Amino acid sequence: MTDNERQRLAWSQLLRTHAMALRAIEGKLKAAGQPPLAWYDLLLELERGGGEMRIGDLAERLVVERYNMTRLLDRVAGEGLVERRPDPTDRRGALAVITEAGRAKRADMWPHYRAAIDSEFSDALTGADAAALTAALRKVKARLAEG
Amino acid sequence: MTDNERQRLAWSQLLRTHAMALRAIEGKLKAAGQPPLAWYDLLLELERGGGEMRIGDLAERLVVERYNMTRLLDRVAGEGLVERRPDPTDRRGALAVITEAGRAKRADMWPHYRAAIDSEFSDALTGADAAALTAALRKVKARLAEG
DNA sequence: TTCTTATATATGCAAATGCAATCATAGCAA
DNA sequence: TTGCTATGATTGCATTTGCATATATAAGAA
Repeated sequence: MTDNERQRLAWSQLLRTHAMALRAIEGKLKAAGQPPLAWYDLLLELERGGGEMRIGDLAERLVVERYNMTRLLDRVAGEGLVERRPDPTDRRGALAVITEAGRAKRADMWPHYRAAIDSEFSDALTGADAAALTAALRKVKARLAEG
Repeated sequence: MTDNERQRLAWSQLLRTHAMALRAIEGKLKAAGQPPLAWYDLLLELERGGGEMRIGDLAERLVVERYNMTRLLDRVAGEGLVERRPDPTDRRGALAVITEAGRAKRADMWPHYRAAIDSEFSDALTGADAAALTAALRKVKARLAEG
């Protein structure tokens, strides 16, 4: 097999494995009565960003289109988990701010999400596998981020 | 870092890298006036399956929900790239059959898709990276396929 | 300042997806 | 055979996403 073939095979595996794992994990979250993955990612990113972040920055971090981030925030704010606040440094902008309820919700979700990741994904891999996976994916991500 | 942390980090990288790469590659296909990736995958899978395949089998292979495969086939058949045929061995079932136009379309798409994969994904990886990626993803897929 | 262009967010409408049926046929047990 | 349950495919309806545009503000040029 040539390197080109190896690389394209990796891409194909990435597509399929992503789809299968996501289906399994979202399914477990839903079965446990939890919100979708995107909500967790959003809340976690906000916590990591000190509780608030600009909408466009959030979208970029989470690799979601801006207009979809607008609407994801609409939904999550509808449950009181985040609030919008005008950005004092740029009147065009808006900050998404996590609420106390949002922090609590993320904490609630974590055990379910962790269990799902572990059983559907982590348990299939050794630590070395995981490290190799991360290293390779980082290279791709780095290239795409410049691109 | 513990193994658990390594594994969860790999999951997180998988999610983000998948989203970025898919966005870039779909964008290039669209810019080249080509249909979405899902059409390519569908046509390729049909060619590999000898030109025809049961709808449910196709859905399973491509990791798409059945009802979404029904509708993907509606769209692709609307362009004359596949046809539906009753399954002679099971009157509930239907076969998706690739047409000559479908084979031609897949061949047309390939150079664009290949260029996109190569520049957005493959070029970031050595052959060894790609092999390691594939090996790790296969393990995950194998677990998900039983589970 | 005024004009032009760029950026940040939001929105109307179309297309795609998810969910919960529905319909037809298979397969198997009584 | 009849009846019951399972399977394959589809469809109506709600939700989500993508695309094109709109609105407000910023930033820089004339």
